[in-house]
Amino acid sequence: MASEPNQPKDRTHVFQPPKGTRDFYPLELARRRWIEDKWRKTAVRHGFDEIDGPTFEHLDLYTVKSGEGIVSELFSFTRQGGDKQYALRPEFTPTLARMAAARANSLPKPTKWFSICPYFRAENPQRGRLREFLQWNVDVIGDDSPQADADCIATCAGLLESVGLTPAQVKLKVSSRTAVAELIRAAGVPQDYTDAALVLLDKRAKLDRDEFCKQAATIQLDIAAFDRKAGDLASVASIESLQALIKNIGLTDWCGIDLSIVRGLAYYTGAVFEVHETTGAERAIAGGGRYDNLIELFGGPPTPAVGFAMGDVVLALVLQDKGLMPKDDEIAADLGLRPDVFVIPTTETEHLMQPLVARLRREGLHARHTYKSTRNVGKLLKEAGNANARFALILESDTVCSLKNLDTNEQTDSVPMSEALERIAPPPRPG
RNA sequence: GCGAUCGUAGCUCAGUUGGUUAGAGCACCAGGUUGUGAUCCUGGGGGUCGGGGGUUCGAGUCCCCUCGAUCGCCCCA
Repeated sequence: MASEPNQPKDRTHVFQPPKGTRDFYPLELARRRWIEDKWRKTAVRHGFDEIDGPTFEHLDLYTVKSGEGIVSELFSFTRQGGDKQYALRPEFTPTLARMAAARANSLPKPTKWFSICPYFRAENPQRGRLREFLQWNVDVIGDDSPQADADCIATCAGLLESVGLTPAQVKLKVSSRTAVAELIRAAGVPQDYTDAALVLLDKRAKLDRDEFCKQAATIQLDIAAFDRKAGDLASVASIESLQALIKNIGLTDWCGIDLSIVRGLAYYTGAVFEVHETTGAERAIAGGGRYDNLIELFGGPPTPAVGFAMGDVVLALVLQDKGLMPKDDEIAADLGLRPDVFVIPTTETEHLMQPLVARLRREGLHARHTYKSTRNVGKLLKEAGNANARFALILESDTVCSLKNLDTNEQTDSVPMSEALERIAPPPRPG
């Protein structure tokens, strides 16, 4: 198709990344990989298998659950000349429910799945919210026991611990929709208004007192009675069993019962939880709960399920707030990206550099060399240090070199090449 | 979708009531010091001043529009 050459080009639009998206240069990508690595290892350690699905789905998949109103929050599109409507996925749960429904008869019980993938939402970016972001989804399918709830909670807490957070810094607030619904009924709300009451309670912290009371009155919610009951947790049966489970798996430091957590979404049916920074400085780090009706809604047999999601944006902000994001060279070491050896030639041996590097790489070492023209050893050692290499190999002849351990400053002068290679290998295998 | 603040080199920023060829530090590249990560010295490459339009003899600077960022509202799977 011919382009229009004469129109003024909106070059800003073309050459800047789209609103709410990120470019990942090597350092940024390393930090992202570090988070993904923590997510993946934590999930695997807790017995979950990794899955993924399409990055875009039929638009209907999202409107079935959330209604047409969701469309304005989606990036949706049709093919040129086609009429099927698609949308970039804004969340994983519909895909998960679809996948689980498709194989419902052959899946083991419970089925424990996790995923790490990008999501897209057409919202205005602000702190902790972008239009493209990563999310870690962890779900237990086909198990309606509180044990499955606890499995999710333990995995979530395990992640918090593995990135260096402490119970003083973050809190995993556990609640139960069924318990809160009981309290709502006990506080005078008619059955028909239960959902409205849950929505109102979800907004409670954001509303001022008068406005909240006013709205509570319209659904006959007796706030004083509700708070009195909520204060007496032991009276609520489903809370009691949750508390027992948390204690049983040793997570009392991390978790607390907090009945103000009800989650905004209508599809949660039982336990719900959120992770918050204790100072309240950032938005929720993670959230989830039990959704026993959803898989049936997507064409599967009635199947209980529970899960949660954690996004990369807020997690990274919290880690930065707390000074817990490791230094870039520590991340590189963690991910196994450190060069094993950096080869430094002299004027006499520069023709030997390329063959040696090729040989080192054939032997499985991560080998780098200088591209500079200077043969000043001091400058090249600095370059080796900047590359974060474990060893610098100063090439003296085709059979002799000096090997300097860049971490300890120990140097072996003029040793046979074979001895140097033995000292370099084997590379450490990270975690 | 709405509002506020902001946008000059890769990064942090300076740039006078509008006035010559837009600067500094760090980073990067190269050279110097007899081959050991420092410090230092010298030189260099880098900028459509986010983009477009307007006012003016003259715009990084003033005006309008637009794109983006940050923070908030709505929403938050």
